[in-house]
Amino acid sequence: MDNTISGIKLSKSFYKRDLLTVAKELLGKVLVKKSPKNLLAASIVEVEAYDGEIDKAAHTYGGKTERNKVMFNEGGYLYVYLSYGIHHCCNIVTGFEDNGTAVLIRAVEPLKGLDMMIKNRFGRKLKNDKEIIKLTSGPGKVCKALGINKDHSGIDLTGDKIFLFDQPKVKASEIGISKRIGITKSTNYPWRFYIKENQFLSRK
DNA sequence: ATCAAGATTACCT
DNA sequence: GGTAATCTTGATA
Repeated sequence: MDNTISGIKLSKSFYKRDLLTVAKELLGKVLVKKSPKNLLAASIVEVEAYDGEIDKAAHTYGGKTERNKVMFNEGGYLYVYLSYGIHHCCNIVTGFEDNGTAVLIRAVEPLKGLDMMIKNRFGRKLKNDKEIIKLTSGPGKVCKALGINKDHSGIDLTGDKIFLFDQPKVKASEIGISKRIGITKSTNYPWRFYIKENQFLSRK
C-alpha cells in the first residue's frame, strides 16, 4: 500500500528549542500531510532559518502584523505566506512565544503519494524521468506538490493534518551550510542547511 | 487610495 | 544568465 506510513510524531518539545538547533535537526525528518483522500509524505533535505530579533530578512523583523503573527507563536506551528503573489512557502515556527523565529522548508524528497504530488505540481504526468527532480526542489514547489497554501497557516504540527515523523539525526559531516538564497537583507548569516549530494536541492 | 517590495519560478536566448 | 509573471501586504496620505 502506498498511502500508509508509520512513525513517531515529533512533539512540542522538539520545536520549542533554539532556532538553529531545530533547523539543522529538521533535515531528514518526514513531513506528512494527511487528508481524507490521500497521504503525502516527503523527507526534508533543505531549510533556512529566520530570526526576527536580528535578521532583517525575517518577516518578523519589524514587529507583529496580520500576516506574520503566526510566526510569533510558540514552536510547533506552520507559517505559510504567499511569495511574489504567486508561490506559497511554508515554515516551521520554533522557540517560544514572541520569539518570531521559523525555519523555511526549501526542498524535500518525495516518499509517499508521488502520483498526487505530480498532479498537484504539473497537472499532468511526467514528460520524462529527469522532470522528477523539479517536483519539490524549491520552497514554492514544495507547497504546490504537497497542496499547502495560506489556509494551512497556523496549523498545529502536533495535530493530525500536517505533522512530522522523527528520523535519526543526519550526521554533521553530511550537512552542508551556506548563506541563504533569494534575499537582499542580512545576507551574511550562514543559515541555510542542506543534505549534501541530495538530488532534490534547490541549488547545487 | 495609492504604491513599492518581495524568503520564486519558468521560460527565453 | 536574464527577466516577466503576478498579487498580497504594510506603509504612507
